[in-house]
Amino acid sequence: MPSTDAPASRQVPCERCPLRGLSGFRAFTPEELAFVSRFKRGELRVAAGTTILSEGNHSEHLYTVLSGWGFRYKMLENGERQILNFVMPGDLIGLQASLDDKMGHSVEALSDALLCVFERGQLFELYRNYPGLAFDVTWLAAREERMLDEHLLSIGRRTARQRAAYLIYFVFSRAAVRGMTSGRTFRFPLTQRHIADALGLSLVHTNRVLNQLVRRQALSLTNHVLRVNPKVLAEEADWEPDSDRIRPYI
Amino acid sequence: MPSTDAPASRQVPCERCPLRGLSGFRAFTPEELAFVSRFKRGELRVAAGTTILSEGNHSEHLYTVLSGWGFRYKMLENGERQILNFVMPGDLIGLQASLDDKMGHSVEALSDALLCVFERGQLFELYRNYPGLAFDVTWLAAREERMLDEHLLSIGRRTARQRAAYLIYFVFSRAAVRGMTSGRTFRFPLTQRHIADALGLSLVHTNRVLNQLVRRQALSLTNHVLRVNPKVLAEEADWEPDSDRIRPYI
DNA sequence: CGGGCCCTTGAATTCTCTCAAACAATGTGG
DNA sequence: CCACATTGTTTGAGAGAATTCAAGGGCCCG
Repeated sequence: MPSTDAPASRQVPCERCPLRGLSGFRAFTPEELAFVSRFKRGELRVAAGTTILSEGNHSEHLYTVLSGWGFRYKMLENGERQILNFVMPGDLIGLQASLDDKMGHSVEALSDALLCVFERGQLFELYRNYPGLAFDVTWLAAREERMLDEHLLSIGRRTARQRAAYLIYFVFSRAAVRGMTSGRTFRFPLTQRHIADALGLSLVHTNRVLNQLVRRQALSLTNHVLRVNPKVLAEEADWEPDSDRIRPYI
Repeated sequence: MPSTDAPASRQVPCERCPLRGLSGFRAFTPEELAFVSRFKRGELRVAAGTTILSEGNHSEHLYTVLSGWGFRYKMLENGERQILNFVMPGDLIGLQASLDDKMGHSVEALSDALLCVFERGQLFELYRNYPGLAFDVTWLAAREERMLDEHLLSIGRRTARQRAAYLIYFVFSRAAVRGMTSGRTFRFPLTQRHIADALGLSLVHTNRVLNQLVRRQALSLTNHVLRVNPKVLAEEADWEPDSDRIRPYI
């Protein structure tokens, strides 16, 4: 089903990577840049809705998201879906399949997206010769873990309204770091179905709770444009984003 | 509050590490063993209930659990606690504080435990000189992520009874790999409060749901000795443990 | 124009929580 | 060794939260 073996053309040289220059992202040393450039096998352009990786499958590739949104998810036998996290530019996906051999989750593109393609087999070379980059890969994994911890706390112990406020604020904060926001506004590609599946709530209840937040002026959402009120969201959610520090990517 | 700076005595040489020889754990090469041996700064013995690491704090150390149980958790302002995962022998804790600088969660000992102490500062040396071990650290981080994904699916989309069945079976499976079980029986140090906090349920409801599972012959629990019925648990939970493959540790 | 997807609202039901109380097991100091 | 405090488990009853079922409306696209 995933068309992950589509022709991987090479258009964006690493030197002109759209992620470079984002203020929150760390710069490579020239040697690292050269290696990553060699490590990169090409690009993969996927349309919204494409399954990029599927649970249970093996994958020869790992990817860094250059642009666009996606989400990681798992499903129950009965078809219930849980969205584990959203995937945004700079995120590395498919690492699990490279270390172990099976994906434990699936990844679907939420918008059209551009991925940087790497090969599983080369990962060890990265570890052997570029300890700084290896460290970065671990850093990325640890950061994903941190986000999951946060989500677990949210789903396990926050009320429905708090969860919704947290999620919106969380996503907004991540978008802001990536320069995807303008002021308190940004293009928000999720449907309420996605939000419900990320919050572990039903679609109906998600809708009600979201509207409560609108009524409380925490946010507004029209035509997939989201406007947030950080102060109110922080209050509703009992959560503050990480004071953002510089971060690596591969 | 944590007495993490207690005298770190050195009693168990890595050559006789209690984790070596566990069938699920990979063997070191002689060079790796020598390095890890040097990397190890000592041991820390903590009593049940000790806070080993606290959220928001910085830690100079990371630890591998040699024996005993613990749990990672986060709390809300109002005191609600969410247990993120249980920590068992072979697990590495404190990596977050070594990569970033603040712990995003706390870790508490659930039983008396013995920890192997490493120093944050040496981690980069490990990455520089022992790519195989660096790979292992990443593997451990990715495996934690995999477990969290599983928990998230559980809390978000399973019913209370399913969640409880999943958790019990999950913990049992992990114990089994570590040789802590005998047949379908093992010493189970959690109270229902811990289970409730891991499931995101109230204590009262956790009790009821657990008793439903007892009535359905999925498990029995007396005097902290748990007996499981894997078939029934798997059915109740809609979950099977990973077919366990060989795993690394540091 | 019709079909499909998304959002919204109402009503009834089910699940889970809180409050309250009692009992069991364990440990401590007198 | 007993009295008492503490911690953990169990059960009932009522309240509250979230779900399911149902239906209508808006919007986009073929």
